[in-house]
Amino acid sequence: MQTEEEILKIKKVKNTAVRTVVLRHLLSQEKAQSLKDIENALVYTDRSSIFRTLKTFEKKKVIHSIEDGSGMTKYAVCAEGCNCDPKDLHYHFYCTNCEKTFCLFDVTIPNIQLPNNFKLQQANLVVKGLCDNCNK
Amino acid sequence: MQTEEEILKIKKVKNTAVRTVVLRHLLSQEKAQSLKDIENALVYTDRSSIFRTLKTFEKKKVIHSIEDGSGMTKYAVCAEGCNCDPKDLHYHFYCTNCEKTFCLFDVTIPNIQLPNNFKLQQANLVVKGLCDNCNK
DNA sequence: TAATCTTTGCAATCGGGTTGCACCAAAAAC
DNA sequence: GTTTTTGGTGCAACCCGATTGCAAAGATTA
Ligand SMILES: [Mn+2]
Ligand SMILES: [Mn+2]
Ligand SMILES: [Zn+2]
Ligand SMILES: [Zn+2]
Repeated sequence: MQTEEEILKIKKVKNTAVRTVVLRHLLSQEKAQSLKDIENALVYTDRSSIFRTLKTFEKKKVIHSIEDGSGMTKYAVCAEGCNCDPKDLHYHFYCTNCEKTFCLFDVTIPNIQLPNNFKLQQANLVVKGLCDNCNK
Repeated sequence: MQTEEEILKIKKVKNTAVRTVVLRHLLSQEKAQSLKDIENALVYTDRSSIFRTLKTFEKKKVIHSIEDGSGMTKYAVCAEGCNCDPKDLHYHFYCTNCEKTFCLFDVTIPNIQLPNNFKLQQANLVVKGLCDNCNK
């Protein structure tokens, strides 16, 4: 596992106090975090600073965003070597019981066959159901 | 192609003026429509009436909603016989150029393999890229 | 040091979505 | 056929997540 500093260095994002603490928080959570989640966790950091940090991180591919249908965009740290292009595609799982959203890095995505002459760029693939913890 | 009246009858939704015109509009469009889209098209119908109509339609499975990441929920008429359960799953395509979102009914969805003990209930699968019209 | 660029915090704003309420029309009860 | 009940509609207000303008603080460069 890389440290915050290493990740920021690799992704060419200048290290600042807010960025370090936001990234550290994201790394410490198993579920993808919304702006509100982060705001609640980092009570001394302003929402707009967190927001802009997330935008910066996303542009520099430190994190990726997930639209899970909850109405709040969620963010998760990219896997090592991720470039956020089709080869990095993975499902996201939203548990309808515990309401956690997380990346399913270990599930391979079948090749997506598109109609003739369509070009795949990215995808937002959210699978919903019960996670192992809640499916008992 | 079924008429609005037939669809509403089959799905057990009472036919009203607003419902007929909203459904007719949805049927007439090739791309999935946002609340705003419909509002702009039906200038004499109130937004909240359209909104409540969409909610009713969704509950009664006349339409399904799509989170394409644009920030606005889109709606499309369900295919005949659709029950909005896993067997009715299909990809949605969002063209990053013309910004149309639509159902890919003809592309079969590969079986989604989840980790042990996860249970699939639904999914929101949005594929992004260039549609055939824009990929030239 | 002085000038310049970037980051941060605060407050205000935007916009999609949602709701309370009064009115009205259709359906049900009488 | 008239009254009562139920449900749909329009209007205005509101909620809340996201976004932005601006000035202060901090970092970088000349
Ligand atoms: Mn992910
Ligand atoms: Mn669809
Ligand atoms: Zn769960
Ligand atoms: Zn297109």
